[in-house]
Amino acid sequence: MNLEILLRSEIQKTVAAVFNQTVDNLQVQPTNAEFEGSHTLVCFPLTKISRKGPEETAKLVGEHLVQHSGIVSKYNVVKGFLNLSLSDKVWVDMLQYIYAHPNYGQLPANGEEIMIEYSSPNTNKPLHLGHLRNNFLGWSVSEIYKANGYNVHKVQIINDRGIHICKSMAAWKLYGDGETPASSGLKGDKLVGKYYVEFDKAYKAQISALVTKGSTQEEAEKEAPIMKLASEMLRQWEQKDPETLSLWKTMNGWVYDGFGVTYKRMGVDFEKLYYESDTYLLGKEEVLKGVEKGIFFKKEDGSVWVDLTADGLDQKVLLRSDGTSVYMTQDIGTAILRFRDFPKIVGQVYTVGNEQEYHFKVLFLILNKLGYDWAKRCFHLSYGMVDLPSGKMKSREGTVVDADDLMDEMVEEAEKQSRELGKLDEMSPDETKRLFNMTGLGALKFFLLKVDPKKRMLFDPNESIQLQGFTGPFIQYTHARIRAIIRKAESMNLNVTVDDLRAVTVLEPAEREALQVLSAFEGKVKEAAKDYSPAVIANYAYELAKEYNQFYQSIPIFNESDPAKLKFRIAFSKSIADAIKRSMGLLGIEVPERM
RNA sequence: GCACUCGUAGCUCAAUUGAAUAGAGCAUCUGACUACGGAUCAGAAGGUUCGGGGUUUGAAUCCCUGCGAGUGCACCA
Repeated sequence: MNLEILLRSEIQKTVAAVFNQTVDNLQVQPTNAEFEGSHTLVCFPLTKISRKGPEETAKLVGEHLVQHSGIVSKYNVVKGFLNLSLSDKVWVDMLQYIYAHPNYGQLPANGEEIMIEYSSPNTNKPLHLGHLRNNFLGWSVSEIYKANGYNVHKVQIINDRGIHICKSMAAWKLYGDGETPASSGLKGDKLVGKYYVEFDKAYKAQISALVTKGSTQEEAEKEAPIMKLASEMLRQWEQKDPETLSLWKTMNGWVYDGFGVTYKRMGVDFEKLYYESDTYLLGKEEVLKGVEKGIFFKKEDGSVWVDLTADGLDQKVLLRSDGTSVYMTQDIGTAILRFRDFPKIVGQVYTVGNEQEYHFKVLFLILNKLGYDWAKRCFHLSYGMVDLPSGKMKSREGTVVDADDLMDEMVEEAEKQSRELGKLDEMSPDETKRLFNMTGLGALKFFLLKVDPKKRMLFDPNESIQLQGFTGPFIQYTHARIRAIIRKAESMNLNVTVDDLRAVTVLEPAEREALQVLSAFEGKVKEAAKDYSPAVIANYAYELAKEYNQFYQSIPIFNESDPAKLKFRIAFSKSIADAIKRSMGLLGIEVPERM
């Protein structure tokens, strides 16, 4: 049940009846607070077919709607804007429907499948703040698509191949002294990351030593022994040298274990993992086929290129002169493999930072040239960098904020705040621990998701955890308060059935307003999917919480003497709590019963 | 240098994709607790939407231009 769709169809009928013409694009929007009504039809575009002034046009439509639609009770016209009030019966029906469907906001299955890739980190460094935005975004967009009725496949590509992992391996071999996660007590990804840093330190030291001995900078970069070792290991890896492969497997295994712990904490998961070491060969095959078909071309040195100058881009290398593959080659292979594995998917979403926009533009063009028509349905969900208040965070400059550390800090801060306010008396230690995790992570997720993904953003940890304002904890708190009210109603044996709601015929303005917000959920779920933007949902969850607070302040629920109205308000409270819970769920945020 | 993205209140973000007087939160100021969770609510103040042109009934939004910030332009991933 969707009020807007219902209203649109009524307006469509009216326009057809009054002006003898049909219009596809009706502009229906929420009415501004200063005017009476809930929905507004913008009538300027209609003047073309009505051949009358905007006000006259609006008046004709409004009058006809009140007379014939059965759902519009009143209208007023301001300039070209037709403000419509729906009858209270419509709102009561709406609440009945929502109250009967605790899963309100979930659209019926549409039989379509979609694949969403996210996370996809390098295996040589631990996860950082940027990965948090990526993971929360990808996971949330997946949930939003599920809510739209899609069957969603969550995947990631693991960058397990290449010189970067060999650097960690080389450093570990030289200085590791057999250290393992078990022996050091370090998380696997942290341990491997440590040796990646070790490599860099040793490499730089060796370069400057060679330079003081008289080498040029360039020579030194090539001749540094540790770099030679890493390159040698890469060669051995490609030749499937057993010892190198075994070390590679071991160290990658450590990283995966470490990442696994972090993913679990973040609350994200994957249906299937793709590994570059498995897909780059397929990519290579496809590129060679493309050469035969004349889609790509070979230079004299043997390297393979694609010419995109006709598309306004430049030429791009696909295979090196020694025949080995590059990043693009692997991504071609991965994309094709995924459509083979999941032939029914209607498209693929890549959650990757905006610094790779050019790469994906090229990738989709190439796939298109290779004749894959699904290339049109691949989408790069591009997101901006996350800055911190204390200067900017850039992974290349080493001032990264570690994901595990940040999550720890958020939970600690949540605990500190909660204890200061001291309402935890009745909770067991287990419950409080769960609560702190909920609010700490909720604060983090909400703050990272409330901003339009495309935009670069500033993460303020202190602001994010506040219980006031546009934050996760504020919404969680509001939910807990509503649940307290419902518990009280239950203790008074006030159980409300759907039929009880029919008894109410006249609503308070505050109730109408709040029902209007509540009824917008389905529309928001659709909008969020269309824009690939959890921010739409975050804004909506906040709106629900705020609306309830206002309602609560203006209408004391238990002071009501009319039992029908009392029941109505309790049902309404419960429906709002459910909607908050569900919308926050789409962001991967749990809401507590009490806090 | 070329390409792409962005620039909105002191700060962090919105604006249903071209509509009404550009909205929220934080911070600041003023009010409301004998109550069901006041961790709330009501109100005030805060804007030349970076500058300048243009398109039209109408522009933060579209086009041109200047300034500022960021990112990308490897036989790296």
